[in-house]
Amino acid sequence: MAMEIHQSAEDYLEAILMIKERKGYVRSIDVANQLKVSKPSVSYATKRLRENGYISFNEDGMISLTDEGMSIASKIYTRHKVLTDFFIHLGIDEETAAEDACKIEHDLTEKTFDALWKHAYQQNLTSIKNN
Amino acid sequence: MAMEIHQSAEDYLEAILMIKERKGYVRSIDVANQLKVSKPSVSYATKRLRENGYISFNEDGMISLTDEGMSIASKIYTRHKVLTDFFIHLGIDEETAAEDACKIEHDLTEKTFDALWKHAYQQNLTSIKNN
DNA sequence: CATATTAGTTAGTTGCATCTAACTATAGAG
DNA sequence: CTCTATAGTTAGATGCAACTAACTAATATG
Repeated sequence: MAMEIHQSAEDYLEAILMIKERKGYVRSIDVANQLKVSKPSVSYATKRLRENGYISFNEDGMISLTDEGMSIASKIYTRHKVLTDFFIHLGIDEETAAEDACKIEHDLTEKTFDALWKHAYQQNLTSIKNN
Repeated sequence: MAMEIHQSAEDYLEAILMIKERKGYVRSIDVANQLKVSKPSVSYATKRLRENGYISFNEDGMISLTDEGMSIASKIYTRHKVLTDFFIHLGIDEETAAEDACKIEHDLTEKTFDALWKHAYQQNLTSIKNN
């Protein structure tokens, strides 16, 4: 277990969680549309994610996160939301904030992200408070 | 001009600037040691950087940044210093701060980095003030 | 001078993540 | 029932950026 998890794998897991929250189920094509990649890219990625125990497919082809997969997806998704809100708080427009959050959410160490989160909280960032 | 400049290209340019500042000259081997990559990797990267006008080699094999290359290198290096100082200000140890800065310095949009810089400045971050 | 060390290049391989093209399978519409 | 649209897979190619192995060239040491 605990293979090397790459940025792109985290992106897929996060996308799966977001789609699941939004529409209740997740198909490969939804992931392709969300991440703006081709169907074969999703096929390739989901194959690896399944082989490594992060997702599973049920009978009707829907994608589910395993506990392991959910743990990573929700970590990244939380980072995404916290960072986006922080940037918005700094005066950045919503779209740019989300875009930048997306790019750095994978890279920060636990330590640094936590410090940033705490710092943002102290800035009275209400939307973050409510997480 | 203005080809697609990749993260790794930025890393090489930044490393070249840092080495230049530290020891006054830059050889391929210094870049390899700094970035902890192999000599052929540096050879490959410098070839592309030279072809695209970001660096040049003088007679004795030393690497120089062109104006174009310096412009990118110093942008990234500034980001590196500002982000590192900001993280240290948040209580992160120096090593981790630098490590995290390294990872995200390439990704932030101009807008967001400037906002973050301004924010850090307002936190009375003296080391940043002096930049 | 001969040999060893250091710097750099070339050739060839690898792994990741993408792509297009072409296929299969399923479901819906006329 | 047939045809078409949608979803998914397979096969094969591409580009980037790394690697090792093996070479060349230049420098330094005994």
